[in-house]
Amino acid sequence: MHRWSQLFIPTLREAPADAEVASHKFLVRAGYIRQLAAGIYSYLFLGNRSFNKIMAIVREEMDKIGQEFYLPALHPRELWEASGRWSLIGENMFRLKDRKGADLCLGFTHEEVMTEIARKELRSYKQLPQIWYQIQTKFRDEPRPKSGLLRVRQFIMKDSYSFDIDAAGLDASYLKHRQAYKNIFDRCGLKYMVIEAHSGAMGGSQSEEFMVRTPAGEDQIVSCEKCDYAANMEKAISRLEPVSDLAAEGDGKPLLVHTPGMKTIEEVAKFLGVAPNNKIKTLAYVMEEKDKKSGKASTRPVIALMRGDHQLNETKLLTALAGKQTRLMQEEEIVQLFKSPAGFLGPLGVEWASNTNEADKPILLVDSALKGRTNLISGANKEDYHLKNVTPGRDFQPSAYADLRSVSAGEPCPKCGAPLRIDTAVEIGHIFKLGYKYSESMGARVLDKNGKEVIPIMGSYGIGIERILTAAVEQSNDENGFSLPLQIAPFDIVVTPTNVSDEKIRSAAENLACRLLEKGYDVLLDDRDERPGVKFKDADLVGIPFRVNVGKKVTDDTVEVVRRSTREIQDVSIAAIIEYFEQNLRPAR
RNA sequence: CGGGGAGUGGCUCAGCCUGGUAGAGCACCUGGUUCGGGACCAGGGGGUCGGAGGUUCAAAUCCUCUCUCCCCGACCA
Repeated sequence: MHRWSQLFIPTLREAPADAEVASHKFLVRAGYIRQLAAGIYSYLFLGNRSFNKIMAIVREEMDKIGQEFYLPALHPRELWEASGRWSLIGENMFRLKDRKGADLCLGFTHEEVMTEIARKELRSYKQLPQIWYQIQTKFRDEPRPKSGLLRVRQFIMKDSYSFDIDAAGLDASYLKHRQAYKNIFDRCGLKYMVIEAHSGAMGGSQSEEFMVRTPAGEDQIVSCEKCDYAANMEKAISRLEPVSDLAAEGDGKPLLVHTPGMKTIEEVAKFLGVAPNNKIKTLAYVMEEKDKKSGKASTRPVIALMRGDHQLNETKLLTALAGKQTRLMQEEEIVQLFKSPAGFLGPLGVEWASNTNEADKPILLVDSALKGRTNLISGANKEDYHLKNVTPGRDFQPSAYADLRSVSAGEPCPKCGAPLRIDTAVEIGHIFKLGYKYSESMGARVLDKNGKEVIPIMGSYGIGIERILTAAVEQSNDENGFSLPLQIAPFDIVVTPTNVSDEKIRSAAENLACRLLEKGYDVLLDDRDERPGVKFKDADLVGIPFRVNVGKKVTDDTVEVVRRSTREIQDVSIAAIIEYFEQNLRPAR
């Protein structure tokens, strides 16, 4: 029997001054966690119990599709050099040296270790498919840990990796995970969304994220108010409302107009009496490339054209450039390329690469929203001048058209046309088809049916354990604390005798708690010699879903059952209490 | 890394401007009265004022350096 009086549950009346988001404040106040350093937390009794319940659910569902491993947290440098990520990851990786001076790192993730095992051990297609998972600590030296457990430097992650002989196999492994994840998050009692995700510049064909809406989140997600369309900002698209082109002026060819001092889209549009969507926005970036052989760094201009009222999404730009990093162009570089100061830039008068692979010439990427438009206004590459009658494809040739635009709230859903909404959310899980990235670079090979050597195809799938608890708290808090879903709460029921010095009350509570315990419920008996108000406040704070108040009504053989989530109070006779929970609690577990 | 804020008892904070050797509330310990939504009375314990250096007869307070934490931004396989 867990007796509150003997336990360490350090609840606080006030939140620590440095806590900002609800889950951080309440998890500290409720005695679940304590901070040790920036982004590093100790999990105390209640927190640990909750995490154990979450991990038990994850294990049960993962065991249906895969096998659990336990892997090292310390990795040798060589392992990470094999995949190329020792230098790629940079400062986000915790690195250390052993006594001999050899370089090690703390496990940032486990693709490398898993692939190393696969490389050494997998020989034949007959051994495939494999799904291996682990629930372990990851270390990331985040530049800015924040929001309590939401962004930390040490955290528990369930990650799994699938190895298949071909793409069809990967599809199957991916779908197995998708289903397992739904089972897990459903059982954890979370309201979540599955959204299309940007799969990263490093290959990967399909990717979805499991997101929980909360203002505490760091990600922006786009979803449809009517249908099931949902995607993250880097991936989201929308239908465009039709816009009207301007009529051609003069002979219809690009026409120079004087626009003194008009630099912004708004200024020019207003000055010329046109809508911003008739304007071309010209954004200048620089792509920095390294020659693979010589190692020499070189730069190459990348110009992105957007509709005047649209925003460029830099991740989409990155995708359009096959993962090559860009930075904004400096003023001197702009003048060098365009012979004009910023504010009057446009696509005419510069010789562009005919496609994105053609070297040496600047790349001109044009957002798809400009495709088919005519008689637009662009900068003239001449101070204080713009051009009218600019028509893409006629007056200039893009290197490529691409989707570069960030979706805005209210735009029509690409599937059904209903308005899209944008919310902040927390990512609790991510599944994606990795492809051959690690198996190829690290040299994993198996023989297929024909005795031919093939590279196994991989998938990678993660769940943030702490984020499940955090998201649950974010979803269910009120002014008194939070209310955890039954499945992940540290206890099912707290039994609260209102006065332990009243022998009748004390023994009735004791008795009742024992009976519930025997039935297999997780029961916490609040046997502290405290006033009722203190106990009620604490019980509300720590989020246990059910509370049984044992008070004066014991003389009538009656107790009260209080549901934390709804505040609903019900009198139940002591004789019927087991029956009550068998009906109201058991089915939810 | 850029910008902003904060380090004073376990927690929340006052004191700092204008130097004189540390306070409040909560928490904790003892005794008593209480006992259905964070009780009351009496007594008590606990702080090298983040650290180092400097100025001064004297530094929580002024100056310099440094460490840590939080927030915004950048970043985020």
